[in-house]
Amino acid sequence: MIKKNIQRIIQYRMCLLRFQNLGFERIFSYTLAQEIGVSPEQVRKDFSQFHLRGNKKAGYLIQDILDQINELLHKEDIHKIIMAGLGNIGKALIQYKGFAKRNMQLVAGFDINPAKLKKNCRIPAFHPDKIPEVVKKEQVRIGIIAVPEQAAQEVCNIMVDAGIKGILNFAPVILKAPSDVVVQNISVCAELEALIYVTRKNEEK
Amino acid sequence: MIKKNIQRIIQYRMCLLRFQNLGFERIFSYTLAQEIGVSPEQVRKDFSQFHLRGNKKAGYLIQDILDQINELLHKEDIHKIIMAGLGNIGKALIQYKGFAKRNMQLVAGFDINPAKLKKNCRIPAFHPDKIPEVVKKEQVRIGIIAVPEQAAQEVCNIMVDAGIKGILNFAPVILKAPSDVVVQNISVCAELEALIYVTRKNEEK
DNA sequence: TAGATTGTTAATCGATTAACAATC
DNA sequence: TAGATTGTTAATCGATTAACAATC
Repeated sequence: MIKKNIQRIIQYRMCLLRFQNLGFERIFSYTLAQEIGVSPEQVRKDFSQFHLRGNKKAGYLIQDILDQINELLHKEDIHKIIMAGLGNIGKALIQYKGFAKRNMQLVAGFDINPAKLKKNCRIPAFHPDKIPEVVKKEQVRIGIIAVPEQAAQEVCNIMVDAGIKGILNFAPVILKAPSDVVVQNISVCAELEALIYVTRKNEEK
Repeated sequence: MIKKNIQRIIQYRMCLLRFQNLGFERIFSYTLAQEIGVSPEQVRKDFSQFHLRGNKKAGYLIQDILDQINELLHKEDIHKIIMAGLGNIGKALIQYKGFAKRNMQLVAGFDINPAKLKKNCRIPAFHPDKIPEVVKKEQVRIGIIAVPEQAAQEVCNIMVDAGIKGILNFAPVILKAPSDVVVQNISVCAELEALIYVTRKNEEK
């Protein structure tokens, strides 16, 4: 399970970048907290845990905190990612421009029908058999699984054997992977079902 | 914040359906736990909190538990959903077949350029101005935001004013909404950044 | 019956919040 | 200086885990 404090650090970063673009040089825990929707104590606690220091009275120097968060998140490197499944979600992610900005790079797509990916897409597409080859050659650590439910575990196994250490899984299955491989799930359906539940519950009050 | 126990209930449901399809009639907390990756005590505690009862020695009757979870999640109704933003993610979700199976229905898409949605898609597309009209007419409670960052808060405001009570937000911004509106965020980039962080950290060990 | 499993109560753990001293 | 803000320690809260009685 990924700790909540690092997830918030990632949010703080996003928010600090926005404030910096607006011309701010410094920020208070109070302001940042409000923007993210947490308490100022939470911000200070999180910063403290990652040794991000500010100035009493003068708050936090945005550039300074950003530099340190970037180091924490290894933003100095470009992180290569592979993508299994070139259906709706797969293609949408490949077209997404935001990865490059954040120093992440989709290096290849895989599908049992690699022709799904048209030539105009900037990344090459292969059959899943080629995953080990590409992972080794490109030194990839992170993989995205966006294949149909039935194929997800098999693709996961291939990725794990190839040396992938982190998997973002869009398939609606809980994947089995060794403990040194981190699996994170995204399920749009599950999120919607949870939303439906809580909104209905709120109405009852 | 959506409680973790209800998120697990949604996972249990998915898993129970799979076991049922495989021909099982009963299941033990131990089996279900293993499948989801939690402890059997967790399963029993969750079930207990939602008054899902089993049989000592004989475990849980799958059909019975499913019926009750379905009632909890209001699966007897069809839940209408609108979708703002017809870019990569928006279009991918519209093409996704899984919603209908789960009694969820995308009723309309919105974009400042509604022509983005080709005719062959089964749902109508409008300008965001029309959100209030559609929400009222169709009695929609849930909205998805998949517009660019800069437009997200504005679309959120329109949805909230129109009466939307739950929002699934794909834009990389924390939306401001009144406390009776539940906002759930999905950020592929943030998830990948978190994965990169933890996998790097694991390596250091 | 003996063994296995549930369901609940108590204990533990971790994360959030409160309090407050330090200090700019 | 006085006031505001950080950073840390202590207190609280909630969620998970352990223990175990009930019972099929």
